[in-house]
Amino acid sequence: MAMSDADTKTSAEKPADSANRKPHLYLVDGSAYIFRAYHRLPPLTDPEGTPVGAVYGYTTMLWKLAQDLDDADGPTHLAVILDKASRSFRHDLFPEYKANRPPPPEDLVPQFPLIRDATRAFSLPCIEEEMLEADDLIASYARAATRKGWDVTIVSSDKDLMQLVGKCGDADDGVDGGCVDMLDTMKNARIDIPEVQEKFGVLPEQLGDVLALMGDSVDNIPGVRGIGPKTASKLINEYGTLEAVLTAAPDMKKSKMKENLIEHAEMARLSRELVQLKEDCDLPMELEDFALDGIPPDPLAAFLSKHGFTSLLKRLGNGAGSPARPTELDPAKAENAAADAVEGATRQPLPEWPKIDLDAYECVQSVERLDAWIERAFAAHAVAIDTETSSLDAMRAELAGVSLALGPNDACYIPLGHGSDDMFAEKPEQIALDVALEKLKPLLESDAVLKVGQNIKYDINVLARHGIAMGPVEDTMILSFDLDAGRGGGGIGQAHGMDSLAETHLGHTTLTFKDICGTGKKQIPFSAVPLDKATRYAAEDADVTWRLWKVLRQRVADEGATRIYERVDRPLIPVVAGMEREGIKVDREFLSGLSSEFGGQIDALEKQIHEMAGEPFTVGSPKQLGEILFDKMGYKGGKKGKSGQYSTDQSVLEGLASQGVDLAARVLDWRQLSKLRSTYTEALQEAINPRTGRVHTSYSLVGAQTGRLSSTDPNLQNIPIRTETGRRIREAFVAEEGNVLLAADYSQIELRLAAHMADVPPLKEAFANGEDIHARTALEMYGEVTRDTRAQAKTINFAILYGISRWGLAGRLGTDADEAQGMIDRYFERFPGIQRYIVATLEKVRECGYSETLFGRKTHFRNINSKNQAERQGAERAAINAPIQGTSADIIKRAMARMMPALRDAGLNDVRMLLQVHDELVFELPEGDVAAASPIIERVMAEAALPSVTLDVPLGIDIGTGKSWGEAH
DNA sequence: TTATTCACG
DNA sequence: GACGTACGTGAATAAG
Repeated sequence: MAMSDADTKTSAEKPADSANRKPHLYLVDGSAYIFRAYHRLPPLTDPEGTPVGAVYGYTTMLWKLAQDLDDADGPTHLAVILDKASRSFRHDLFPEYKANRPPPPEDLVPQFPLIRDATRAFSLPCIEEEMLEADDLIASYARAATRKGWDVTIVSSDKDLMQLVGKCGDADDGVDGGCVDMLDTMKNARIDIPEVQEKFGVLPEQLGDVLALMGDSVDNIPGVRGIGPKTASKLINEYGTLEAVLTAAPDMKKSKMKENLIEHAEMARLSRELVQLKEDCDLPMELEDFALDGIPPDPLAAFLSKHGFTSLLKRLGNGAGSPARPTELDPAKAENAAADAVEGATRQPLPEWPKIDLDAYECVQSVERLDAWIERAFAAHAVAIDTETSSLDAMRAELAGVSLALGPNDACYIPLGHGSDDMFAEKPEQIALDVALEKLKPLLESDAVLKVGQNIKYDINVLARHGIAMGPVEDTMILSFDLDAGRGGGGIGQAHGMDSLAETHLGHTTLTFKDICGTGKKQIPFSAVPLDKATRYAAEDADVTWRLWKVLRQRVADEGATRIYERVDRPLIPVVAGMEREGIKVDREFLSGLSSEFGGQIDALEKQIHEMAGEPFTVGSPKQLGEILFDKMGYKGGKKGKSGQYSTDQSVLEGLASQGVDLAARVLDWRQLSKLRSTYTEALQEAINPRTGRVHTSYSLVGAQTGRLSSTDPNLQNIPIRTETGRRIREAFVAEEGNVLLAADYSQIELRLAAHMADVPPLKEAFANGEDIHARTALEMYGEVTRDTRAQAKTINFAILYGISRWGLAGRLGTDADEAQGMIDRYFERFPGIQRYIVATLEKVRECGYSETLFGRKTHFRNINSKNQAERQGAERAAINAPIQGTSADIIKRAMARMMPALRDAGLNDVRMLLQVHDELVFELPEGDVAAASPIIERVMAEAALPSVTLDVPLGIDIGTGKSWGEAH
């Protein structure tokens, strides 16, 4: 029996061939799964408020397995194996076994019993035994099954279980032995012998020895000190077995490793016993009892319904007739809908929605039908909208059509620019662009109707170019970001994209743009897509957006994200949209002049470099450069990274240059100039919009996990300033005739916030008195301020903001780790608040999984409890930094949202805000307005935290003006 | 596509 | 001497 989207067959309809298949047992490692699901999925709660995120993940996994039933490789038998929460025989071997494992997170605990409920709901057997761990039961069942000639798949990614991969039954009784493999459902990857070899460098049967040598900090398996996976696998490969390694140890050449091997030999043997899987457990249930004989839908439906897993429930297809269209809204009810829409979604569990039906959408091709949709949208007081265009650049895109959604499957597409590309013999029937927009304008501008979009800033800007000032708006992408920043996991940048949101929150796979328009050379513009296809794609997007809005809006209310969403991020949407539309003037001739100048110097340098190297090569190739410097010319200091390539980055080349290697110095110059030319002087010219003559960046409001904005196409947040040559590029950013640019930046805002948040009285005092903060730090730490101590103090101050490590600091200061540690100790001694802040922040993040800014913005850290030390420490440093960087981002965002109204109130209507560079705002304004505008800009920025947060330190603002951005600094 | 390098706060 | 060495970004380039 298989479950599909369409229906659920009963066991009577079971396909005949599956009965005759070679038995294939799936053993699901349930306990391990839910820990992973917990960290990967949003913290959903069911209608009763019980956390069910991990249970949901578990349920979808079982669902997928059940769907594979008819596959040649799918299960014929299946059992879930769980850890019984108690001691195992390993504790008798080693009392400390698993001793330092942290308790499970609070909101995971109530989910454990639900895992059993879920398993029962699927009518699947669930095995757990006192004194045995799930791994041992799995090993024992795997052996029993393979001996009978069954194939076995272990559903897990636990490395201990990888010992079993490839094991085959001994083919006794004339039966062909079955084999074992593993399935990682999260990565959707099969793990067989090659995968184990790739991960550990040894065969599965040798894995136990490797694991014993390397130990495991999470399970508290001691292993041998100083030996990790790399060394362990090397040793096992060299000597074959653990015993052989230990025997050979006394004859190895003198090293720390030899000593450790000798000293910890017994620990290694103990570890070997601990990682050994017990394959001869008594089996509480017979293998035959695991036979899958169809999954009765009723208990499953009851379970899904109880926990509000509505999308799965729909897919179960319980046959209830669902109307493709809702009936017209009752006008009396519509009266209240505005309030509901503004309040955001329902307070009750979400209504049961029909599954997405691409055939339910309407293609609107007449004015009458458009009028009908507009009327209903007014009545609904909320509409999801999506514009389809010819480009990702809102400032250049041509409108192809608009889609609207008013409810589940209640969506339409209004084609407006199709067929203009010669793809059709004749243009399809569609409403004229200007007529349609004229009709839509009152709706899109109505204060009484919320416009909901996925990245709606884009649609705002496209429509703004057609004279429509869309508002008020909501954005599902930003809702998702404010709830789940940092939880995106694998996919970078796409974490809050519609496709992945639809997948996670609606269990729905959307049509992708690629599906519709193709990719690469074969890609066609959206306006060339036939209307039936275009309608399905475009209206689906609006439908999905509408549903996501309901789901996410509810969560925002439940999870305390309202403050950051309503007070910081949502108000910013139209503001940033406006900044993007303004753009900034760039002097093309100036840039082109710089380009030629740089080009000449680059050519000259290249000649010199080739001469010094004695051969021509590609200077821009780190690979070739490394080979020239370290292989051919034999300079010392070549370090190869994991790719086996020499590093030739700035620090390496500077090291060589300081030893008098001219070649390195020339390459550094070459790199600087060619970077400046390709990234800035060349690319910026191309970025000038031919229509406006200005450069329009695109800001992402979900680009940085800490809540900062990011800037792309082009990135205007990394225009050079640190070097004199680079700084010249800023001269190209200019004001229009009669205007000037005004740059206002927060001075030392992150240090000020650190002083406030960590409560450091001497630093707060220094800021209050307007002192030089690094000098004050030097005074506190060394008792005197010299150029040297101030420079060191400055380095340490920044190190603190980034989450300090003695090695990192040592590298920056050019000392060794011990000395750096001494300085850190002294810093903490002088500023104990900083240490308390770090400890408290980490404690909170370890427990909750996220950090928070002063304004309640959450950033999640999935790796904070990782057993990989490097990963974990990276997460710790990021977690220390995020509240500070994030609070700074919140503050400038608040300033931005208030800026234009404040200027307007003062009668300054010609001041335009153009750019944001994290702690700086750039304005363009008539020269005559500078005196009046400066104090307002300064006040809005300085008071941006108020009234929500009152800081113990003042926020200092520096303001400069000039004809160019360079001059304004 | 991935790795490397380097521009910014 | 296991990982890798300060946080957060985006873009260009070489090379697989």
